Amino acid sequence: MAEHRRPTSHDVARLAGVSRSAVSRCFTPGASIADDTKAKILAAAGQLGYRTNALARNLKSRQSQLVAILASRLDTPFRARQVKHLARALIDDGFRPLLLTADQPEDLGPLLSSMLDYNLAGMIVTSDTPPAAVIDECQRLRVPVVLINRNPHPDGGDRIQLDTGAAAAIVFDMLYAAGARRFAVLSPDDRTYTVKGRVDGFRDLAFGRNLPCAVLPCDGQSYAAGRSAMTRHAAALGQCDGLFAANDLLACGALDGLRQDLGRSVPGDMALVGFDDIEQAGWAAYDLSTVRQDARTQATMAVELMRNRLQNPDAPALLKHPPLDPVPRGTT
Amino acid sequence: MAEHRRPTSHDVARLAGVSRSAVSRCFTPGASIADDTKAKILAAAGQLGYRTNALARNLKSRQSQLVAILASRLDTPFRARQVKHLARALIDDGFRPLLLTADQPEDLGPLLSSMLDYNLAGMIVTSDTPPAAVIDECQRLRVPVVLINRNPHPDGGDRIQLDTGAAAAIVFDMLYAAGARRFAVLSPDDRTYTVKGRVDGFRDLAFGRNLPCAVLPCDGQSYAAGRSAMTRHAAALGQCDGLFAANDLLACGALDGLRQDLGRSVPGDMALVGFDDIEQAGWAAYDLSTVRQDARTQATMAVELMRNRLQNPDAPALLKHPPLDPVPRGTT
DNA sequence: ATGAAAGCGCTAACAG
DNA sequence: CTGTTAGCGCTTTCAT
Repeated sequence: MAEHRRPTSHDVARLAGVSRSAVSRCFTPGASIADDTKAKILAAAGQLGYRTNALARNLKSRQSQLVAILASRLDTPFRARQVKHLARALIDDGFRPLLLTADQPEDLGPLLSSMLDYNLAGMIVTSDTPPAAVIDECQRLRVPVVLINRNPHPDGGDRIQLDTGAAAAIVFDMLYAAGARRFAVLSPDDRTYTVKGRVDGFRDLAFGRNLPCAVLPCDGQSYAAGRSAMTRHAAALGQCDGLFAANDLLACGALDGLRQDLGRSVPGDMALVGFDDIEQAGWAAYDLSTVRQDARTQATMAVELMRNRLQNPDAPALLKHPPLDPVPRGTT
Repeated sequence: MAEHRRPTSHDVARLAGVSRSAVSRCFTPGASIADDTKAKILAAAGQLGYRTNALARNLKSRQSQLVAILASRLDTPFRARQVKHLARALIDDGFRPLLLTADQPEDLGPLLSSMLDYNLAGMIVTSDTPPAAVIDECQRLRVPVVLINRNPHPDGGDRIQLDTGAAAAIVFDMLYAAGARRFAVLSPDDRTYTVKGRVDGFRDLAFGRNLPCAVLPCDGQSYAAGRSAMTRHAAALGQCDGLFAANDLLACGALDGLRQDLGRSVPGDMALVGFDDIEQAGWAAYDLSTVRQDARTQATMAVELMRNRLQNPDAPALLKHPPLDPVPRGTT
């Protein structure tokens, strides 16, 4: 009863009266094996509770099905959604997602580099700060890397990235359609690649039409940052009738700041648009107009890029844009 | 230049002029090796870009550092926080978290069971529906399983679980202190173990004091469920002055339903307490009184239990309660 | 279709 | 302290 040792292919082979190779073939999808041998083996395996040992198998094939997901700020709604879809897409495609969360960049280097010991099949990065050195090392070891909404890396690497120009245009149109003509945009100091892209794109669009646009710095991309920025920039905001917050967390903060701290009415005094379409944007207390990033499509694309790269390591790096959809709600 | 093959300990050994065992020892923490040999090896390894192959290493030691985190509804704020802390605690303790998200139980069985092929060091379950069969299999393979806020499993298995009695008491006290005497509690139909515990505990506390407590069913544990339940139970709610929502998502929904759909004032007409202390509970539009589950301590405890079990597989199953803290805000 | 043999890259006795 | 030896559990030619 106390059967601690896991049964091996050897045990199964003996019980089924075949060779270990036969057992191996039985569990290898395309291998040629007679139906009744297979049945016999399966029976024996079932009886023993045999499971192939992925470690041993991977050792031979020099590659695991392990894919690292590198994500910071996992407790943030949009990031959580991204990771959820990424994990699912990977699993559906036969991979096994390893989760690396890293909020301080310095934790990351050694960790990630120790991950590489697992012969990763790939790595997907949604972190704010992908440490360049690690990505280099992945490239060197020919581990496919897919960057989601991150700076391009010198050595290439496939990327999924929202079209910042299109994003800015959608936001601008929503605000303009709501009647706004004097704009402001909340610009986090830790601007990640696409945040910067849409903030700058938005400002340029306004300037292009000779419309004023104040760029309001705020510290970080959190709810608290959005809220406190409202008080800090109260004067500037007094001149505006259309505000773009670089993401929904900031937007929710801004909305509360505007309404509760500044006593302004939204959308009465000022229209507001966020970005990402996190769940809370749809909650009645916010009912925030925003732009939806489709995390699911994003994830599917990322896995697809990774798989392609795995098959064709030397293909040129690809850049794909997932779809973006305006979600007009009560703040415009 | 085109050095595709990863260098092996053999390569390093040759370059450094030592044996493969020496190389192995060099990368094994407690092994005895001369300082200058070690230096030589490290130099050679650095030059070649050598990394130990975890797969091979684990094959020998019959165990990986891989720990599966089984989580459903990852895009839910509290779950995301749990997973974040779990991942971090595991990594800090030298493990590698594999993320299995499963929203439909049926996906899960085969997946998890294929995970076992990786010789998991352990498994941590926060899913709503831990499939019993898989847990059984883990037990059989002597893979430590830690259940977080889940039903006890017949075969044992260590558990981290909030003290539902204490939880109910904290909530009851908050509501009672706010002057409430006629209670209601929102009871999701998919009641998970601890949700059921606190809902029932709360009701019993009220009954124990001969105070009325209406148990209001709602479908699920989401914001939408909380909100729609308010309209549906408007009549019953008219009689109440204290509502307990089994979690913050429900509570936020209830708050919006109460204020915006029913036109009731909170806390004026009725006090409200949620559970978990998700980030949104602190947002100005909600400012929700709640009870904090400390995800970080929870995670630390889980990893600790797992590690103990690993060292001592036959110790009796443990049950630990993480701390709980009332967070009084604007709804009481 | 099947079995024998030869490793994948590493570690762990065991001598020296 | 170091090298030799013997595997971990599996897959994969190569004959048969």
